[in-house]
Parts: sequence; structure tokens; C-alpha cells
Amino acid sequence: MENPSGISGKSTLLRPALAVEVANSLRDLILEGELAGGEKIREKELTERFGVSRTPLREAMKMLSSEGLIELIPNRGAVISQSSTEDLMDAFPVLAALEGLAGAQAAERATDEELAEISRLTRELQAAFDETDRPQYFDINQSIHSAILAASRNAILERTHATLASQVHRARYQANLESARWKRAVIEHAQISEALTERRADDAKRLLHDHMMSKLSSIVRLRDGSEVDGPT
Amino acid sequence: MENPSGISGKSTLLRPALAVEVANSLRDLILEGELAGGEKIREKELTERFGVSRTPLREAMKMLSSEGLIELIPNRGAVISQSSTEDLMDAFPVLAALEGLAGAQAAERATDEELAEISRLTRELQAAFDETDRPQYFDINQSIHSAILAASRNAILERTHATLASQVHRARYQANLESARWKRAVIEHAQISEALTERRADDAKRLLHDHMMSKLSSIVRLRDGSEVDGPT
DNA sequence: AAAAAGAATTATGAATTCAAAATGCATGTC
DNA sequence: GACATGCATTTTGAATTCATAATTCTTTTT
Repeated sequence: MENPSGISGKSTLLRPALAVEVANSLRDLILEGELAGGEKIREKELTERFGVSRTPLREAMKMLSSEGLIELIPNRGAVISQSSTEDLMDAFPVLAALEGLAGAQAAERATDEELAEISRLTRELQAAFDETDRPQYFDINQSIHSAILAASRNAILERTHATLASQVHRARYQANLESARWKRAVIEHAQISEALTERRADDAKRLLHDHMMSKLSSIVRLRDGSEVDGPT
Repeated sequence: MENPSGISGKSTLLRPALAVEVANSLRDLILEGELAGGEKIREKELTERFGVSRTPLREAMKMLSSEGLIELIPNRGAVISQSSTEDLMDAFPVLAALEGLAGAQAAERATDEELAEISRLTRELQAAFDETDRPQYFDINQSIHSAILAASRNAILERTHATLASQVHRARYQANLESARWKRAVIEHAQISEALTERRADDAKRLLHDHMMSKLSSIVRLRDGSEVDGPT
């Protein structure tokens, strides 16, 4: 194989372990939905896609299995994990607890600049809603939640949240598909931003917790209504 | 190498991926303190110890790094992660939130048998305290927390908690070294067990949350007092 | 004798090779 | 025609080999 690093064009200086890069690339493929839940992973296909040998790819797969993104089945490869409705009903209360904690800590620890940024993003969110720009809304929404987690100044919380959030990533896009829920979500975000700005930790905690749980209700309602494509 | 599986004596039937077994063994070594925090991992040493080649060992190491138990440093191996006091101050509020949630869900979902078992373990805990049997106390303590997590009937919560708990495993043994704190912990456990038995979800949540945070206070106090062996 | 430079050794990163299991396909049997 | 059996192919598991980076130990120079 000529180019051992088909991922980044870096020279041979300071490269951060091929397996880790492959893991990142593979994680992105899964989160972007290019590899759908339930899909079987073909080692050969991916090694050709990434331009690496099987060794780093297999190491990357082991990492993602520890993160819960794929499942390893001895002697017959791996499949992309798919979240059943039951999984979501398990995961969201946990995410709600984590985001609630993040809100409380952010209210106490965030810099004024961080709060201003969250406030600005919240206004952008409102704008995206006004223009009915769903993809844009989703992006900004993700940014706000990331910003709050970062502002909590708790690296372990951030990491724990990120790992779990990635496991239910696709489901979160399903929320806000009900227009009533969507409208409600925008209001909730405004309240969250306000509570953070005024550093009301308890309110931020409660609001973020309830916000996440509302998301779950909406997702479950949608799934019960139309079983379009099964579990995601 | 003659015996490719120096870990379990299983024949060639139904073996669950060598890398996974190695990961479990290695995880145990770390949790049991045989490999101390900060220690450098020598691949050769471990391959000889486990009787496997470098490939499955390296895959196992990638898994543990995803779990946060070890840190990979490109081109110079891996070291066992060690938790600084700052890390603990980050981790414990997260653990407290998770255990609080577990308590609430356990109060709602546990079977009567599970609650009876938790109650029984709590009495054993009291006995171990009365006999000043610390190792026994630690074991039972762990069992109770595991039982509550299992009784929450939330697989994702259980998994998230287990991953995080393993990262601060050693620090938890440091708690309860203050006799006043130890005595207090026994009382808290009795209250937790009672709240669960009476299915008071809110109380169970609060009690478990506060119990974990008290543990943190105790640990921090001990660390501030005597800087014996640095971070663990 | 201390410091720097360079060679030898060792450890890690990644591809390849070898082995074993699973899958798919064809043939045969009831 | 459905199902089972055996063979060929494919896929995965793990050891080995090769390459490269880091470390250690000399040697040399000041």
C-alpha cells in the first residue's frame, strides 16, 4: 500500500496514531448516517475506503465498540448499533441528568464570554426557527448543548455526555418534528439561556433536565405514531 | 506460541474474542491496583504474562483507552490513568447524578426480591462495620451500589456508571478512612435502603446523591491532609 | 569530567502472513 | 421440490514480520 495515511495528508511528523484517526473517521461515518444502524461492517470495504490495512481498522473498531457505537460479534464481524425505543427510554433520563448537572455547573463556573456566546447562539436558534431552517436549527441546537457542556468546566462530564450522546445521535434529529414541540423547544432554550446568564444554577439544572425529557416524549410519540424505518 | 489462550482453559468452542478477554484481564489488573496509576505499560511484559501476541493486547489497550482507564501516547506506549484531585472533583458530581437517578428508577422499578437483597446487604454492611472489617465493608459497599444500579433496570445507566466508576475506583477505597465519615456512611446506607424499600423515589435519589458527594468531601479532606503518594 | 553526537538497542506502529471459522454454492438424497 | 451434505470461497482472528521512532549506551570533544 503506497500511502499509509489516506486520511490526513500529513507528512511523517507528529501523527496521532492511525487507529485513532480511523476511529474518528469511522465514528463520523456512523454519526452522519452514512453507515446505518444494523448494517454489517465489512472490513475489506473499509480498509479500501480509508486506505489502511486491517490492523488499525480493527483497533478502531474495538474502540468504537467500547463506546457502544458498534457491536462486535465473535467470528462474524461487527454491526452498527441501533437504538430501540427501549434504549432511548433508558438513555434520555441519563442524558437529562448529565445536562442538568452541566447546566448547574455552567451557571456557577462559566465565564461571561461563554454565557454571552450561549446567549448569541440561542438568538440564532430563534432565527433558524423563524425561517423554518431545520438543518440549521439542528446544527445550532447541537452547538448550544456542546457550549453548555464546555462551560460546565467538567472534562469528565463533557466526555461522559459526548459518549452517550453519540449513541443516540440520530434519534435526536427526530425530535422537534412535531411543530408544537419545536415551538416549545425554542421557548425552553430561551429560558435556559436566561437562567444561565443570571446564574440561577437550580433553574438551569431543572430546565435542561426537563428540556431533554420533553425531547424524549416527542420522539416516543413519533415512533409510536409511524413505524417508518424501525429502530435507529 | 503453543497455547494461544493463556487466559481461559477453554477449548476452541465459543470463545469470545481474545482481545476482549485480554481487555477484561487487564482491566482487573488495573482495578485491583496491581498496575498502579501512572505506571508505564510494557507490551512485551503483558504479552508474556497473558500468553498472547501483541495484536490482541494492543486491541485490548485501545478498548481500555476508550474507557479512560489508560492513556495512549503515540509512539511511546501507554500509561495507566491516574486521577488527580481535580479529576475526582469532576467525576463525583457526575457519579452522584447517575446514582441519584439509579436510586429513583430502582425505587420505581425494582422487584421486591431485589429490594430485599439490597436490604440484606445493608444489614451485612452494618455487621462489617461493627466488626471493623474494612475489606469486607468495601466489598459489600460495592455490591450494594451495583445492586441498586441493576435494580434501576436501565442498561445504559448501568453501563455509563460502570465505566465512570472504574475510572475512580481506587479513590473510593480512600473514602471512609475517617472514622466519623465511616460511621455516617453506614447510617446513610440504612436510610437509602429504607427509602428504596418504601419506594420513595425522590428520597432515594437525594440520599444517594448526597451520599456520593459526602464521599467526595471525605476523600478531598484526606488528600489535603496528607499528600502521601500523590494522585491515584 | 561533563556535554554532545552518534551508533546500537529496544519499543512501538502497521502491513502481511497464516490459521480457523463462517458463508455460499453445488450436488445429491429423500 | 425441499432439505441436507460436502466443497470452495470469503471473512475474520491472531501471530509474525517489517518499518520507524524512541531510548540507551558509547564515544568523542571540549
